Amino acid sequence: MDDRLVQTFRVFQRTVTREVGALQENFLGRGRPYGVSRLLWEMGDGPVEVSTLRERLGLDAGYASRLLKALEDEGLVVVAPSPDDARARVVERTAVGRAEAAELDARSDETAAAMLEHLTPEERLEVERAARIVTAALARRHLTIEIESPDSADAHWCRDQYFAEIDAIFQAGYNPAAAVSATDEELTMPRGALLIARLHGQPVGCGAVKLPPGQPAHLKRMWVSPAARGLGLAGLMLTRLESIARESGASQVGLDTNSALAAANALYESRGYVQVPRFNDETHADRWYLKDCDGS
Amino acid sequence: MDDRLVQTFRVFQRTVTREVGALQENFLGRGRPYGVSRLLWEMGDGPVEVSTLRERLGLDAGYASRLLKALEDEGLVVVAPSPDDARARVVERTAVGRAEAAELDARSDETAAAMLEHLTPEERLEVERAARIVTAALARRHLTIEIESPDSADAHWCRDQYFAEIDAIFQAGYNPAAAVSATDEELTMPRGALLIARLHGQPVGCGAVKLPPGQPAHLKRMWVSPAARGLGLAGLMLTRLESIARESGASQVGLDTNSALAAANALYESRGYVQVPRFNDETHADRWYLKDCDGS
DNA sequence: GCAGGTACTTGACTAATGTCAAATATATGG
DNA sequence: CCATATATTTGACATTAGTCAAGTACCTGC
Repeated sequence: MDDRLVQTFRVFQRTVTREVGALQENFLGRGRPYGVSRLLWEMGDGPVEVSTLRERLGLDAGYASRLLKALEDEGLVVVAPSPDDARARVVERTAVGRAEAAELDARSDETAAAMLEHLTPEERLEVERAARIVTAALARRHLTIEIESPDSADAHWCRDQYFAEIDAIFQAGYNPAAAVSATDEELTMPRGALLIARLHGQPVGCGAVKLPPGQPAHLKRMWVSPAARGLGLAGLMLTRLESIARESGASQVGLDTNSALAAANALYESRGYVQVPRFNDETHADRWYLKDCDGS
Repeated sequence: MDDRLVQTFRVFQRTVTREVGALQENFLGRGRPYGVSRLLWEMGDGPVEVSTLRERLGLDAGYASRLLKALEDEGLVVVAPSPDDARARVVERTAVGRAEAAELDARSDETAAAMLEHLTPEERLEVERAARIVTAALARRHLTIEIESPDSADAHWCRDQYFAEIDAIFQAGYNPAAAVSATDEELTMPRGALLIARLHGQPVGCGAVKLPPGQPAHLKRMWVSPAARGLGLAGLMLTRLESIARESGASQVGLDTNSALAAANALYESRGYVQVPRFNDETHADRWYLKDCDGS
């Protein structure tokens, strides 16, 4: 590999470990040992199996058990037997734990902002763009996107997350039964395909395409978990879905969406999708896009 | 500060600490405790006063003493009384220590390369550029550039480093006595100025300008320590020197340089300096540049 | 040469981090 | 129901990281 790139990365690594590392130790040190804070911070809201968490953070079983006990003793999390498997346990932040995690987040943001406050607004924009590129490049190695059966457990999980999220976003809620269909058969080759994206092996996103013969391919269920946003994942899935559509012989790709989903719509437009009049009766949509497979 | 920027930095921080942190622990973990490896790695070649090192890494005196003893017992460094001050001690890597440090560097580069090897060459270029921008932005906070008396200790140190470096680069060596003059008086206002750049308080670069009335300002002694390369420091000093020249009433800025100093010359050209015929009798130069103060 | 300060080492600790194996309770496949 | 595997907890450790104060040798300014 290029010498200059390696040199750049040496300097990058030294600088970044010093800065970001110091920042991290700074905001995670709040009267608690670092390991305990980190666990609370990285746990996320919502229940997680202890084994999952342990694996994600690379902790020894005994050590993790004690760290969790420390958090439990402080009233920051509750640990309960898993409903699926009585051997396993699930952790979840309590209200106090969520508040404490929010405080950690706020401190993190504050110190991160301090790192950048001496920059001019133009420089900040440039740095933001650059940080995105670096982040995406570093994460890419742990990111996989694969065609998967729509009835796999992870596919179900992503679909449920997706439905829950748009149900919360749309004022009128989201009713899958009222939506344009996307059955398991319709999302299985040759009638369509479903992609599942994983980061460090954990499902973090999905995207699907229906391939009705002689008609434009139709994108469905584009979703990226909050845990994986900012990594350019949606763009990667979109590229992949478009190439599936092209290979299946489709000459156009279309989709319906809602103006409330601003980030997604911005992506579509940046990729050459053009807004067209309503072309289906999807009740949750108020925008329709179309793109020619050979590039708009 | 902008929400989106903060969000981008959250993701950046999480990803980068995970990746770079894991990398660091990976390559520094070689049968030795992390702290010991880190000390060996961060020490650099060449003798350092223990107190300097301790301050740079933020170590307690007792702790540092023990870490150094561990390295000494392994035969990786030698600790000797300082020639200047018999209370103080200076450390230096032994040949074995240098070899071990080189091994650590190699492993670091190797793992850094692995982080990027799945990228296309174009993506790598983009990431390299982005990494530079981020690095420079993060380091900027700890970077100061100030006008300083040319007879300060740090000014002498920088000058000596600079002379030693170009003496090593030029085939014929560098002889300050044979060079176009830049005496302490010529580099003191109003006849001229000397900038000293510091990173975390340590001097890491210098740059000077002579301001002969009615003639083009003349840049001298542009030097950046290897420890601070890649942070855009030379560019910052150049901007500062040009504005000093402009304020002093100069309408042009000129400089002499040598084609062996490729990186410096690339900077000058990117900043609008144009190559002109020889305009002084500097024996070490083979290139001359000139730029109008209102922008070439 | 002496007082007060500095650079470092050493001893004595403490807390945090991490590892291993035994023990407990539950799951899974026959 | 049994044998075997899995998820977690607990006890018993070992190592690392870090702090503090006392002690030693030396420097600096008066």
